[in-house]
Amino acid sequence: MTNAILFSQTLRAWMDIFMHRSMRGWNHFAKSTGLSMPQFSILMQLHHKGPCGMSEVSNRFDISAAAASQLVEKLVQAGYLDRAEDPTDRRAKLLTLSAKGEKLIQQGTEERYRWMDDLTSKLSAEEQKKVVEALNILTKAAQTMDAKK
Amino acid sequence: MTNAILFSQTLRAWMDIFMHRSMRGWNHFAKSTGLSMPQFSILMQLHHKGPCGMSEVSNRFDISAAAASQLVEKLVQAGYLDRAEDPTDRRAKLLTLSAKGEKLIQQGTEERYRWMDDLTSKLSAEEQKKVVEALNILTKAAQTMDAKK
DNA sequence: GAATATATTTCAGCACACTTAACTAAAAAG
DNA sequence: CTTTTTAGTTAAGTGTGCTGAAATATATTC
Repeated sequence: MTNAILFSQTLRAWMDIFMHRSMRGWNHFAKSTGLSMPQFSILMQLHHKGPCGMSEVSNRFDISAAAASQLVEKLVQAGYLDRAEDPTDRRAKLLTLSAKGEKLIQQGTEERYRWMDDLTSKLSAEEQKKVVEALNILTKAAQTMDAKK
Repeated sequence: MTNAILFSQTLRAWMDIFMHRSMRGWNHFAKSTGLSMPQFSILMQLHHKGPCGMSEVSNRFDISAAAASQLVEKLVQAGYLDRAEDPTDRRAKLLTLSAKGEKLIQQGTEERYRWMDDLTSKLSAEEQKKVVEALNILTKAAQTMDAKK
């Protein structure tokens, strides 16, 4: 019982810190690129889940098809996104990150990663090893969880 | 060398998944409460760093004092924030989360936590132990890092 | 093949975040 | 005590995200 509570507290403490950090980081980064957060989020989402159609964008962000279309239009104009016709359904579009878009996200990740890197560089070798192991466990669990849906 | 690369990959993989998840989660939650993301972020920030003045809000979010004032005004109107006069400087205001605001953030954290809880509940006891240990290491490191600034 | 459904775009209009500029009031500096 | 700096508010105007409605083009259904 005490273990479960400890576990829960640990999780919360870490999530609190980490989320706050990373959200502020992304916000700042998006602003520095001249993109709005909604625009940036679409790039992030495409990076994370791979190419998709318009309707999927509007679904995932809970916005109307019109809104999705307009946001994507701007990203295409800016050269971050490629919008091609879906060969299997000529009504639908296929959205993919362009090289420029991919680069942007990677750069953002890089900066965010640096904070974690700073953080972990101060740990002992043994601590680092433990952290790696734990994060691997979590990552795998998250992936299998996502895969099931 | 291989170790460092492995470490870096592990960190990235986890951050990628975790950030995507939590950002989408907060976005969705904020929307469900009727608050905009900028408004919500201010509440988050107050929760995370404690009470502060107007100028600090505008600094932390890189927005003008006017913008901060307007956002805070809405949050005060909605009852999420208390805005009192700073007793030591009558020009300044002291912003604190109200009970309602605190509750909101906690509720959001709760929902976000549930995902991690689902994730970790599938781990073995031994894995859970490792995860707790590692997250404790990271949390402490982050706290001492923040404290130094 | 005609009727209906689906994927997307375009347009008009509203809401909101944000900025600059002008203003009030209190503190600090001289 | 006057001047200047600092903290915050208010107002007018801009840009953007968003929605609903109308339009287009392709796919499905009967």
